[in-house]
Amino acid sequence: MENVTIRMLAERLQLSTATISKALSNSHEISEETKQRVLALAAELNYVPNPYASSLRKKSSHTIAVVIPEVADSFFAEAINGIESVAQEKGYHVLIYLTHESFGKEEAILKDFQSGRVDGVLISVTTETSSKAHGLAQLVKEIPVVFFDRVCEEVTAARITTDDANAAYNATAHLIAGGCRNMGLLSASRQLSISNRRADGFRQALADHQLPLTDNSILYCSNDPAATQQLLQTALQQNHYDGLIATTEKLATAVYQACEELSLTIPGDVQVIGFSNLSTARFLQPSLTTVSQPAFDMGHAAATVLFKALKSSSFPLQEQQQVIPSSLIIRNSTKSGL
Amino acid sequence: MENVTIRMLAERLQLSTATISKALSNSHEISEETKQRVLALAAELNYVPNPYASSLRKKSSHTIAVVIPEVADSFFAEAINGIESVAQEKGYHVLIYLTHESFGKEEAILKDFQSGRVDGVLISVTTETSSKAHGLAQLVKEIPVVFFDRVCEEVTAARITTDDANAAYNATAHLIAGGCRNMGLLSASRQLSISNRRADGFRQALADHQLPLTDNSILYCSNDPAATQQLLQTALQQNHYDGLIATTEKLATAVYQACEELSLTIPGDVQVIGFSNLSTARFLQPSLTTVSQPAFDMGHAAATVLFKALKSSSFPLQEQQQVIPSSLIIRNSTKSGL
DNA sequence: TTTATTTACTTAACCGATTAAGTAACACGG
DNA sequence: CCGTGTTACTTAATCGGTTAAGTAAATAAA
Repeated sequence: MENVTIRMLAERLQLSTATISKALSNSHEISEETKQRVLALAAELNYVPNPYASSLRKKSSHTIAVVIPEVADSFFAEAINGIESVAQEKGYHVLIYLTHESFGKEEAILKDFQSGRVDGVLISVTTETSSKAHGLAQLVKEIPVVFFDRVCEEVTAARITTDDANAAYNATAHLIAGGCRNMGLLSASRQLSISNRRADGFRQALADHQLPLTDNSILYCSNDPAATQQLLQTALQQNHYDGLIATTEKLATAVYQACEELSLTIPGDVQVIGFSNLSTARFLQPSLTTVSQPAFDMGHAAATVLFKALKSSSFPLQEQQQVIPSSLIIRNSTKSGL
Repeated sequence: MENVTIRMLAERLQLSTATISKALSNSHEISEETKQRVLALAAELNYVPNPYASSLRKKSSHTIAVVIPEVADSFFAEAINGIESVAQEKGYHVLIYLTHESFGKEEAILKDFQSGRVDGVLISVTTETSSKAHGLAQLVKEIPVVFFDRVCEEVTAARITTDDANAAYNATAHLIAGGCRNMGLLSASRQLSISNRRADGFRQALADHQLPLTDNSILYCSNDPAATQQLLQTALQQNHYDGLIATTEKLATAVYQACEELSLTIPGDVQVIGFSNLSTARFLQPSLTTVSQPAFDMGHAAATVLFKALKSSSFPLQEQQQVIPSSLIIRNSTKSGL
């Protein structure tokens, strides 16, 4: 059975392809009766329009791209959920690309978007993405782009973020209230804006409480789990931290593992706070105090803003800057101030 | 700046579009010198071919679809990871669709694929998908389809699964060895093949150990977390299970929650095994004994098989039936047989 | 009654790349 | 010197919708 095309419908009904096309798009130029006949035959033959023919002509694909570092992270998984919910509602298709934190891959992916493959892009940049992000800067000029969570500060574009500095400040203050005096912040990147904002909040909290910032206060971890584990264990042994803030989900579990290996108790020896959306955080041993980011909402908001721009080209997309607050959920990996 | 097309390259070089096209695809019909000139200009003007023009003409999109119930589940997240790794290597694009366990949504999504939007489909069906899956049966006749994990048994197609019956049997046997005599299996669906296979393994293990199968042995949970929680708590109070097997990740955490609410200790009052790929399983309170599925490998295998079919139409895709074993990882939510 | 307008179509160009078929120029074997 | 190949292109059709422009007939306005 051949694929059913608009031409086949036209021949069967003795009409032109133009009439069929217009009937299917419910054009006012077509009589009600003809529309019914077209619709009936289309249903009967199970006609499904070829999206590529349409995209080619209309220069719009009804497709968006989501570019993220990884998917096996509850933040990104939930964000995709939020994005997809909006896309499905609007009848858009979602292409997904994983960069695995590689700037090179990210650039290659973005370059492809210059082809018109997608109408818009939602992106959370890699830990390696920096000011030399030429592909990004270029892309933003060509199609609507929305950054979510991990933005590239050098590029002017819509941004959906959370209050990273604040969240880190509050987390740090909570540790201090719980008695910590020698804290470490585990960071995933020196370049990433959210990492830097979180570090800012951390530093500010230390300063506000007259605590010193040392070379050991901020630990930059790599994307390699084994190396990170090594780094963590060494650092824990040398510096005797009494509190740690893990700024990514993977780092949070890495801390649990390191403490287990070194037989350090949480929160007895080290108090721990993780930036994480793990639904299992409350069931961890001990239950993990988290900075919980509004992942679904951020994805939803990012997609919503993007679709506004796709609908109306006059929508001032680049000015959209939403900050959705994170919340500190206190559990048993930290001591409440007494 | 306009989009650069093949025609623009042709005009600048005083060649026909055909020559450009062939030069770019490294055709033997084109002289080495011309190829170099074309490539150089293409690079200079940052030419990126329009994928839709190409797809329309070639009737292939270099795009595959992944249809799954949800993404915020470590099994599916890891499976996507496996799929994407293969797709990226092959230069394919990945469209993602979430069904949220709705059969209606699934059918609508699959119908769209009749348009030629994608060259192949990787799917894990919903808990509602049953024998009346007409869209699926239809689709399999038209384009390459690979089921992974959740297959539709009524439809003949390639399948990448894990040894569900075996895994459930072993899990059950482990509980029995740990002293359980009144076990419950939490199932996500009456129709889903993997659920039924797991139930089969559970029943077989009971039979082999002369333990009775009652109406309470298998609990069918819905997709609604609140309802599931209610069901679980009621069942736990009424039936005094000494062992539970949660056949999905969400159900595993639901059990932890229910036990917490009812002040039941794990594994003292109830021993628990979860089908899950949670990286945090080992850090849960208590650490969770899991049936760990090879999620990444299954995704990788499914994509690999699909691409073989896409490369060679003579590849006997429908005969591909891989079973990748799951493993039982024993932790502290169960008692080792003593 | 004549002109203007509306209705319901059709014709044909178009989106941008691919490819079957055609051609001119040149080489080569007999 | 002729026929056959080979090389390196070009021409034009094609994929399947979309849409600007055109048209014939019916209806309304003048």
